[in-house]
Amino acid sequence: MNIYDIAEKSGVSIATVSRVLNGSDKVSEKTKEKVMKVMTEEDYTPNIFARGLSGESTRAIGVLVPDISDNYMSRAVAFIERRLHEKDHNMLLSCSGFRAKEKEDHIRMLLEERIDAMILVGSTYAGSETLSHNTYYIKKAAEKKPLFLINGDMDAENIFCTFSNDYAVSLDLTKSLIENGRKKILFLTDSESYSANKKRAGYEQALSDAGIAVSPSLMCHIRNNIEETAAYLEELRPDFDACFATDDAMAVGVLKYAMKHGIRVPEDLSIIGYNNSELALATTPELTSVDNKLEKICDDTVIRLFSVLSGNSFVPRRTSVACTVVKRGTTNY
Amino acid sequence: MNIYDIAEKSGVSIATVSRVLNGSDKVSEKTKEKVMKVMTEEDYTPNIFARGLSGESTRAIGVLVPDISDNYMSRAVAFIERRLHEKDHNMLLSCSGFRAKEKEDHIRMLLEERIDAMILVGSTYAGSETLSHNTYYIKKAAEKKPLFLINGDMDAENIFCTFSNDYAVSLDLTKSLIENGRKKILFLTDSESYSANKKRAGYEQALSDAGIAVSPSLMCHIRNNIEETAAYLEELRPDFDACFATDDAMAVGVLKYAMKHGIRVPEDLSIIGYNNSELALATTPELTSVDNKLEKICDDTVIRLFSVLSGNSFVPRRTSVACTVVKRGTTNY
DNA sequence: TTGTAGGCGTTATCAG
DNA sequence: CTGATAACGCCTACAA
Repeated sequence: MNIYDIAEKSGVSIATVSRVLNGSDKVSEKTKEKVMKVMTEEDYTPNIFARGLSGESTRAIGVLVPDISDNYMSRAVAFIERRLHEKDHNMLLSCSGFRAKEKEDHIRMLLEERIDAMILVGSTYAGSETLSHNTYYIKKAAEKKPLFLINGDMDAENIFCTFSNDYAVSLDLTKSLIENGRKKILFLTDSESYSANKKRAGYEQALSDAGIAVSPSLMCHIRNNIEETAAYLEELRPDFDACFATDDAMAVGVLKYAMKHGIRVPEDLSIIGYNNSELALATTPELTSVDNKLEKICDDTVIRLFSVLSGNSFVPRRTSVACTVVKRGTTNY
Repeated sequence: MNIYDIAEKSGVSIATVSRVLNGSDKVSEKTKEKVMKVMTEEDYTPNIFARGLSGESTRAIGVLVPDISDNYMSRAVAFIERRLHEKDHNMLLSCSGFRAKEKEDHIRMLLEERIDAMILVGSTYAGSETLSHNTYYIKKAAEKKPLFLINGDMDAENIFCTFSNDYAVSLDLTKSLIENGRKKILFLTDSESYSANKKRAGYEQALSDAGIAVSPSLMCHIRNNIEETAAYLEELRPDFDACFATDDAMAVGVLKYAMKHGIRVPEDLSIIGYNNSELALATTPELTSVDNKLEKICDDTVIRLFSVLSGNSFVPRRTSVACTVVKRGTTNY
């Protein structure tokens, strides 16, 4: 069932059918009705490939995520999908994992699909300024289609970034812990990404501002996993009175370790997580966690995306969104 | 940059370029090399629309999910995406929500994209035998493309289903609770879906097998949310000694309620969740939960999908996968 | 207001 | 092994 069939059955030409299809106002009401009726009867849907071949827009946006089963990523994708669907766009989703080679591979595959633009979710794609060879392929991709980074920051043509102010909030909350009398603050992170680095910088700055030495033994790089974190502490047995984790699962691991050893939370140990996920509400006491305003970041990104696609050349390339700390039972400052 | 440009720069015809592109073996090694070199130099990627227009396959699979931010769904999508990518296929992801009209709308949009097949994740799409008008649009869609239901069951042409044996495992675990001396078993569910109904049926059967009356006041329909569940119990104050929840978040809500009121778990209250999500490991004690073998279900689905696409007409339409109970700290049977 | 015809970039089918 | 050419289904000047 194609445009020719519809044209024949309606007794008009394909041009007229095409006009009806695209809501042209240069069709008489009567003809339009007639054609629409046939289209409905025949359950006709235009061929997207033929359309894409002649027209420009594909009405599809590529979205790349390292791991969609991660709570943070899947929430981001949910927000993005909702906005795209509102604008009648489809989403091509790809999951790249965290390895550079795979990431590059997935980006290439997505670009082959002739998407209108691409959204990269997660700071793993941002690289860092010191490792520019890791971001070369991102800049290369941006030559073909506009790129939108969620929680990443790169200064390059055709790359648009939205990120949360992880540095400021990390600085603040570490300061609060210190003012609360905490001196041995464990810092747990699961990556070396752009946002992890900002969080670490805030943590270190707060310590040095307070004249506390930054102890390497209190800065751990582990996987963001409840059980692994608990097991890690079990082996390390660190001497600490507070913990700042860059993701909630690690913070929950710390809490479980504390409960097992009868360490009182928050009296003897303060714990702060990040991302304000459902995990933060699952524990008793509930977890204090940083809300990084994911929904706002995603909304902003999609708004700017359509702004760019509609030809606006004055779209800001970098936007920062303010995080907040949601205080719950694992802190008492 | 199109196939003509590449042909010209390589000094061959477009037919030859196309052959190289599609790995035909009827091209001399020398020609192939020459063409490949030009393609690399020019960073050429074939136009997917032109390809879709002439050829048959679109190399894209539509995946529909009610809510990608749900842990169960996002894990399913992660498993599916991995397998699809292995086979060099793309994934069009759409999130429909739970309302019939929206579901129908999203299915139509996906089909317009000329996908090769469609995967529907979650029993919300399965309807039930008694509400066949709710599944009419699904059967309609199956006339256009093969449909694959994950955790759904419908007997119709071109619809392939994979589901877990929720009835059997629910029957078993309720039986175990009864044998453990539990008599007032609270049943919590968040939907009227096909799989929820199977779970309820298993629960009721176990009770009646043991000569225990099924009490309507112990069967609650609430949202799958930690806080709402806890608040609900706070108001209801049910008299119960065990709980079987059809999703982990509700079970966690019950656990929090118990801890707040000093009810000992598992001594005075057994709790069993469903889906074996990360939440089950976040609590202390950890949650006993049903592992519904999601990865296996997804793998099976994708395998059968490619089998159908490759023209195999002897693909079984219905497959069942066995669940297991992962015993942890909230039960002691 | 409507119709005709050419083009979009592939793949596939024939001839050579 | 390689090349010419006809689909594929739609959009859009340009004509009528």
